[in-house]
Amino acid sequence: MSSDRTRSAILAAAERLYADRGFGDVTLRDIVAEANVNLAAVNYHFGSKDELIAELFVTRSLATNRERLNELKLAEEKGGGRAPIDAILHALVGPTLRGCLGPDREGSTAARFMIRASIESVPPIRRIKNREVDHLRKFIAAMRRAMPGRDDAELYWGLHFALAMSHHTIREKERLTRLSEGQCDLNDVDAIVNRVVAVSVMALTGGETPAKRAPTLPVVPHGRLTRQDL
Amino acid sequence: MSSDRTRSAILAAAERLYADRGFGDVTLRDIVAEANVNLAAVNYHFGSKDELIAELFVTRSLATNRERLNELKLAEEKGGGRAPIDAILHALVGPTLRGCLGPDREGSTAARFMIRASIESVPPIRRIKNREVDHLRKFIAAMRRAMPGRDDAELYWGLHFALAMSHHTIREKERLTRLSEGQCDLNDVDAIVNRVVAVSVMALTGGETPAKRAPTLPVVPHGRLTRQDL
DNA sequence: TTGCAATTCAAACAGTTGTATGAAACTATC
DNA sequence: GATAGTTTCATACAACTGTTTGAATTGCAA
Repeated sequence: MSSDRTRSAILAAAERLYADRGFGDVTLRDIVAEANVNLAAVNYHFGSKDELIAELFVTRSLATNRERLNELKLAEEKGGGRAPIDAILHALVGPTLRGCLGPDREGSTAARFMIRASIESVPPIRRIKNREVDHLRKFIAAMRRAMPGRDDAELYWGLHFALAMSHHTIREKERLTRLSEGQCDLNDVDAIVNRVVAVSVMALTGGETPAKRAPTLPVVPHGRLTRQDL
Repeated sequence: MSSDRTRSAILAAAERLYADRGFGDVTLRDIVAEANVNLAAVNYHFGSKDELIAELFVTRSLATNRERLNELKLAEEKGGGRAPIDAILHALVGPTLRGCLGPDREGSTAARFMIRASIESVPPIRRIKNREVDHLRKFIAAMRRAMPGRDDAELYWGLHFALAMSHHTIREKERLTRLSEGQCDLNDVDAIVNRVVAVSVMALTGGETPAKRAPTLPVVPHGRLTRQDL
């Protein structure tokens, strides 16, 4: 039972190192040194390096997805089962952007880790991302309710572009800052979320006006994963 | 002088293998086996594995950038030094999308390689991508001419979103196909280009109407690089 | 042909990696 | 306090990596 100390020490150290130096540069020996733990502990507790990375990523992904669905549910309840399109998109891109952007705060290690996971795509993470389809379908369903007339393909493109803008902003935030010489404020997360939502809504409607929103959820520490495949 | 045979055999084999199996899975031994060449030849001709990857990527990037600037120049000449915003964005995203999407054709190895480079970000490629800023500034300048009143930050965001949509479409084309169950046609490249341009223009103007276009340039084989740093 | 440089080759090097092993140290239960 | 199960530990393993070496071969000019 005291093994949880070792387990979480490994998880924390691994997340910190991966966040700072990327997956390619960090070895198991780096991790166990940072965690003050024996080398064999990783394989004992996680089975393999890839499973460790997967667990790290699944935990954070689950948290984001939970946030998303929560925000979506709230919006649908407020609209009597039918959320407006901008609220749906807000629920989709808000949690990710809020999680990965913004000034350093408590959960910044998790945030930086997720940015890494987005930039350096490694096999175990790619495998998990491929299972995200079911999750996204829930948003397509909500969008279908919000825009009953629309062709399904249009909805898919709209969701795709919304994710494109939010992920690309996360991936390339340094480059955009440098390119714009600081004129694009990457710290005002709410403004970015609204901007992405606004453009996505335009992509879906062909040109109208959006609205605003902005809740938050606490950062989740790493617990033990049981039967959660994302 | 006959060494060019070895050199280009290595380049071709490496591009093919990287395109098919990704950077993480392909070793120098795989490459020289595929190229029917001695192991030491890679270091002899390129210096190191990273320099080989860099040369591969620089060649393809240069081709794309040339296409982009060419299309931009054409559009500006046609408009008497001032190209319309949709033509500028078309010149920006068209070559990349055309190069990486669409049905298999002659240059599909190069295309698949560039998709890999976009998905699996490795150090030598990342280093080169960071130098792309100067190239993009030329498009910002053109956009400034096309929309004199606009705030600079708005132009940067518009360009950023245009790249976001085109790159994300390339990166996630399989996922979008699967998510939409084939309802999003990823083979009609021109339609995709127009769609990305249209949304980008809306992002920049706040909602209006775009236009159409669609030239093409030949695929460039791998020659010897001299003083081209992208 | 001779001489010289460029290229190819087989072999080995040096380092790192994730993983496995088996003994030791712990912990909790009876 | 003996026992059984879990966890830790030092160490070794085996495989693979990119790179280097120095000798052989080739191509070309004089």
